[in-house]
Amino acid sequence: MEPPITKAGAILDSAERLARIAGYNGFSFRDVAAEVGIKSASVHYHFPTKSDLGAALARRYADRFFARLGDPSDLAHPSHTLIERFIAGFRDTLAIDGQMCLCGLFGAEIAALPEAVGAEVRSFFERAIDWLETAYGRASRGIVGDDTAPRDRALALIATLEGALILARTLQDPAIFDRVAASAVPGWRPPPR
Amino acid sequence: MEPPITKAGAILDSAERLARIAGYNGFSFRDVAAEVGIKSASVHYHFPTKSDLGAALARRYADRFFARLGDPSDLAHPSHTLIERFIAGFRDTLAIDGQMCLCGLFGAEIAALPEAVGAEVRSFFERAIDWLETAYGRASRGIVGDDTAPRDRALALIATLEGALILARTLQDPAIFDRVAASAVPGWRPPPR
DNA sequence: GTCTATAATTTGATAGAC
DNA sequence: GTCTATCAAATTATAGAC
Repeated sequence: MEPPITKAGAILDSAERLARIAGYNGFSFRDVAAEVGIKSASVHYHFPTKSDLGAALARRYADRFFARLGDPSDLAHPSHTLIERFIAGFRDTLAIDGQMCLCGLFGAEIAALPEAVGAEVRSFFERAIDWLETAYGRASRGIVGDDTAPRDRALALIATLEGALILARTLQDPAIFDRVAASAVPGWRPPPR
Repeated sequence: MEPPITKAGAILDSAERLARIAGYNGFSFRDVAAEVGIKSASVHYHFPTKSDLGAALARRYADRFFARLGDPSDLAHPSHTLIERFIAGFRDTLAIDGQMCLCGLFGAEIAALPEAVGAEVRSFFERAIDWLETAYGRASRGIVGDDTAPRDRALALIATLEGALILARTLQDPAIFDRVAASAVPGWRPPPR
């Protein structure tokens, strides 16, 4: 992660790291302030309420996630690499950040989130479904005999990858993510290096 | 859910319901006490610390889950029904309780849990993997061409079902669970009624 | 077993000086 | 923008009466 340019960016970086460990109710303005090196009152200046901060967290997380993925309609991306790009998005969460997907965690606690935060989390998953649906539409060389609709395949892959993060972290073995992904997507192999 | 017989049981019922909404950091002794109709000090009598309560919660959840599933080696269970029994275990969590899997949610926050709680959550997933591995070993009529190891198939199905709960709840559509399950397990159909 | 009372800390949030 | 100061409420937990 590049060093933050703005103070708001630094706050979001810190809050995201903490939220991805302990969830929405597991981090505080004081935790974030201490990490950033300011006081909690100053955090409130940038994000008036915790709901504001939580929503900004989820929105930025989603924007960054899909910016890295790129446009699935873009012909510059060979269609056969689209699915592995998507998987890599989740895999990096574990391999690089060593953390849970923010929206996966927030999604698990969705019923306890302020409405504004929940809306952003929902938006993340809707965008993910649309992205994958488009990707499956292009890479339409499905396995022979698999007549599952692209949208259902999208739902299933997203569910599997979120669950794979939970499993790999709980059992403290990142390789579990790769084994799950390989088992869910025939032909997929973990990237080298 | 049958009405609790003991006070400790009533406490666990209430705490489980709350924890499955908001996670480990999202419920308090006072919340639980208020639901049960006692004072928070009385909850401490039954469960001295929150870590004790959390661990008891996860352990009871796991015991109940696997008691309902039964022994996958038991020949009384036709092998072709084992996988759908397992799926039903997760599906009921949504269809009956309308809630997240307790250990799925706790697993997502694993790095923030007291060690004693994390150990119980880990145990839940290890038991789930063993159960499914045994089931896949018996129902060895895998799809032609699928040479995935039973243990990896187990990991993948558990991940998919946990993720399906997150997706279905976040997008507020229980049918999503069924579509994911059907897409992950060819031939599976949601139970009638 | 449950209560009252309370301790010690943390929480989200605000007022107002600089 | 950040600070000090502060608030009201909530948190986990304990002591001790009943």
